[in-house]
Amino acid sequence: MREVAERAGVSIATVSFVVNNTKPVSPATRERIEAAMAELGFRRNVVARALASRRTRILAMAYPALQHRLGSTAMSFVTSAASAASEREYHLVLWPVDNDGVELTELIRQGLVDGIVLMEVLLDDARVDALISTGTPYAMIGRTADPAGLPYVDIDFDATVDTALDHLQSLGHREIAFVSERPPSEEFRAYGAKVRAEAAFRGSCERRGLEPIILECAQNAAGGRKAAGELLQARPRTTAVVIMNEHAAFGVVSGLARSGVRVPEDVSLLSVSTSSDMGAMADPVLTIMRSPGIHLGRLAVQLLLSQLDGGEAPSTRLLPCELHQGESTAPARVRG
Amino acid sequence: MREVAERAGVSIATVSFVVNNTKPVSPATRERIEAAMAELGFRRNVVARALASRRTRILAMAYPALQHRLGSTAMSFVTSAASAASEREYHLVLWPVDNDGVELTELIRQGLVDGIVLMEVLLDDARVDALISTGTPYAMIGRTADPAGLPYVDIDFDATVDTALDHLQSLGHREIAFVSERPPSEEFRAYGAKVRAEAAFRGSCERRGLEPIILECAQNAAGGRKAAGELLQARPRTTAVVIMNEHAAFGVVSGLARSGVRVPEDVSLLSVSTSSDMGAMADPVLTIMRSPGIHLGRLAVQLLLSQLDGGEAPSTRLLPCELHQGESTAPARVRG
DNA sequence: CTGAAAGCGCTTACAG
DNA sequence: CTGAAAGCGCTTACAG
Repeated sequence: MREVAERAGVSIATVSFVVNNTKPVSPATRERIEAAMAELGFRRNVVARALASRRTRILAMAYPALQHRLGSTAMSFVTSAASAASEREYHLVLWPVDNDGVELTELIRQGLVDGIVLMEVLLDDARVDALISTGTPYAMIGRTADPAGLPYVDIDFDATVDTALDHLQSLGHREIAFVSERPPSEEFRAYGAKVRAEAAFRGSCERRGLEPIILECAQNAAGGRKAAGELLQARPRTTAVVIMNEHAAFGVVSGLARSGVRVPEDVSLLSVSTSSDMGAMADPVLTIMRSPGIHLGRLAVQLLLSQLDGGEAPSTRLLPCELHQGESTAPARVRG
Repeated sequence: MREVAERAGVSIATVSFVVNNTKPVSPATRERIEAAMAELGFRRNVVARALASRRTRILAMAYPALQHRLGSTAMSFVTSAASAASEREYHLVLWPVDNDGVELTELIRQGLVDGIVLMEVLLDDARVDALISTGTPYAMIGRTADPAGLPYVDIDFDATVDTALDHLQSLGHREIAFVSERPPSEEFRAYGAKVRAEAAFRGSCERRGLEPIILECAQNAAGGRKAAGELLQARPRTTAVVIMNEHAAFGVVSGLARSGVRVPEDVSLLSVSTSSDMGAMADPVLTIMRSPGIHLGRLAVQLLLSQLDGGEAPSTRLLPCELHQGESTAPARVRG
């Protein structure tokens, strides 16, 4: 920057003004400075800028990588958040942290990031406490038990489950099961998405006069197979399954097949909060409700930056998953 | 840090020495300083340290997110690299960059990162040129056409393919096909992993007196289904398939099934360079050769840090995938 | 073993 | 519209 200033015959302050566009500079001076920058191939050192301005323009997306697998569905949150950040001249990096808030506190106090986007929020989340007590700007994707007043965006599970049941009921299904994730550890029992989706399913069934049944299974094909077996045992008349456990969905299909139950001829399967990519991997291609990750990642960054730079906070907080018809749902058939 | 120094009655220089353990400090002084740090909850500001030391201790893992999907297999490189970095007190962040080297050059010149780990290397890769011409420390996972003298680690495709063919031949298979990825765009035709794996297959077949056939398909289930159809058309006597295209593997199974060909009874399927997670999603569970991502991520970071901090460079550069028997390979059966 | 001081490359009141 | 100067919070020769 000093070199640029010398070459353009101005002070480094003036160079800084044009680089950041922070103060009016006469067109002539600006032109000389820009020419000098181009000739020298100048890039401002972001570390020095960060120290002087006390802003690093780095946002961390805190992801509990050890506890959650980062599949294509989760990645859509990350990539959309990253591109939203980049439009506002921020960097967004994916930062693996533990759930207990210790690593997150470390990260914050190092002064490397200006704000945090939090994923996979628990109903009672130590990381949120850490964020609040340190006064760190943040935005959640997901929410705690009582998120009133907190900055969050999330999937609208009530609307999502309602749409799912509308779809299945319109196909004539009345015996509908819900399969969710078995928490990998005890603390995950209070994983917000799971709890809210199950509650939404119970509520929606009640309003419709349906008898809800909810199963849990591990997040892999073996879990899905096992769940399929349990379901046929517990509710042999089931004609449709809503599953919010994308890694187990394949297993449900093959588990049913092993008992001679075909999808969708005998049982319809609707995979909720997932991606088209995941749905397309299965055979039959799954009917899915696509996670609004692309939008929520962006909204979360907007929400965070509204605190950092004072823009306006987005008014939308909740977004439903969207139905995409595949081959795994079909009209109900009366079964023995 | 000034506060800590005051409280301990020393200069900030001395505090710095104990924080970084860079110079001998008397036990008594050290104790006072550590006490003061604990009381004040001191964390050194990494931005200031970076500016003063001209080292940010941040490593970027450059990933062409737009061109490659970041599945669980690729994530194993990232997480192992991140933990290796963390052991040496570096941060590793995942940085999406284009293949053309422009974004990477930008990133480098901002001075935010000390070094780069490059993934998904092309045979002729503009990013490598950018790295070399700017003198940036880096390590490749994968390699260019002529990587002699360049810092890389990679999968040993020759050994991997040989093991795959050993496995299948020992089961009596002699008509073996190879399915690889169809490049999403023209520039990816020269994607190193694909080219090397195909060449290894051809070479190994030749040495064994087998007639190689190689198909390409898109990286999804539909692609796999299509490839299965094409294969049955082109080589109906095929009894085994080696596939290096994990997202299409499910599709091959179901594509074969649609033509009445069962896996593994009629055709064996071996999915190469993938993860157990992916293999377990299929039914039957796939026999796989597991990507050595966990080791290569770590080796890449060691290789990079040997340039940065002068440790010793790892001598291992190439690692094969490891065979894990699943349910998708079985003895060959003579077919019509 | 410890300290005073320069300096990392910028930003930002403040003055003009 | 432009500049001189302080300062961001550390590290690191250098001197003692």
